[in-house]
Amino acid sequence: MKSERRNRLTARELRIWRDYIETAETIRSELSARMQRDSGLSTGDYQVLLALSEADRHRMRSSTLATHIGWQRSRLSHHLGRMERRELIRRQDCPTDSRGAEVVLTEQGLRAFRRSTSPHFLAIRETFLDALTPEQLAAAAELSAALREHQTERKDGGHDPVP
Amino acid sequence: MKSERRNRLTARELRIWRDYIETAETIRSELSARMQRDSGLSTGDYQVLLALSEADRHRMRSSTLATHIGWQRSRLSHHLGRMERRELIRRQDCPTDSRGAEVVLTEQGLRAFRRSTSPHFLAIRETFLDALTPEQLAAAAELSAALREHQTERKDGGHDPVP
DNA sequence: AAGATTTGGTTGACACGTCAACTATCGCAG
DNA sequence: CTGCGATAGTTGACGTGTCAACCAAATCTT
Repeated sequence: MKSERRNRLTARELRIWRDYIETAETIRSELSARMQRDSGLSTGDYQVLLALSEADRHRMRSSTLATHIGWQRSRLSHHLGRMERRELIRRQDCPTDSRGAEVVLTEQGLRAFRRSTSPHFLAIRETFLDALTPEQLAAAAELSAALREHQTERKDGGHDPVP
Repeated sequence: MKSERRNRLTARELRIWRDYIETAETIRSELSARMQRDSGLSTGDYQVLLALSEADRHRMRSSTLATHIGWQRSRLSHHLGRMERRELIRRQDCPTDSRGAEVVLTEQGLRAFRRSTSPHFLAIRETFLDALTPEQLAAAAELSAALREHQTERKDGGHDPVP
């Protein structure tokens, strides 16, 4: 492991990095504001509702749901609390495991989800897809792929080869 | 303005969109965790400290600072409150405008900032730059540029041509 | 079966963001 | 000078995220 002293960045590298991260952030917040305005849902709400709407009988075990959308259990629990207050979902005891909770989509939740999809897609189109040529779109795909691969490499090939 | 009914997305478009936004988000949170671990600073702290460290006499009017880093005044105010508790900055009355506040970098804040830069750059290198070939880096630059340009177009060419 | 460990889920504390309301000063039009 | 709108900054409420602590039921171990 070298000491890696020369970790300076060129001005160009720094600018590309900042543009990348700030642009993504801006788009994220723009989309979230539009979702809120158009349908009263946050992107978090949307992820949860999407998963439930596709689930068998519109219900899912809490931890399954968490894994499915890649959230930590505690985050999901907090979020479900807020969604439950708005009656978008309901929590009920799980019949097969008395520790567990089943998250169930309510009628109201389903309606809200359905109302939101079209504006949601439109927003993605307008804030992201419309901005890019087909070549740039392909480049975006490649870029994300490269970044994600690098992430998993760093996780896997990382330290601590597991006891 | 057409009714834009066919706002469906292809599976590929949707995948590219999600990969883009999720990848950026993952990198963002990875970087933020590393910053926290390495130097006890958040990226927000870093932005504030960076601006102050470059400012004349290490001080800046609050609203100037807000504009400089592109935050809303209220966000800055909350954040400064937290940073002041940790004694990274100080707030003092502005001599020329008694409404105003000057934000001053403390010794401790400056030290924290200096300690953080190297790990910060290293993290950017490792999580972002190292993942990309020179061509991909250029593509990233182009991509962000296209997205930002589209954003400003939508803002400017937007509704409400100002009374 | 008793005891230890893992798993499922909630909770509380806190950082961070946005929005809207509020106070106080500034600066200008009359 | 008065009065009024713009500006500076703070505050409170609330949504969102993370972390660590916690309880209880399930599962493994001997």
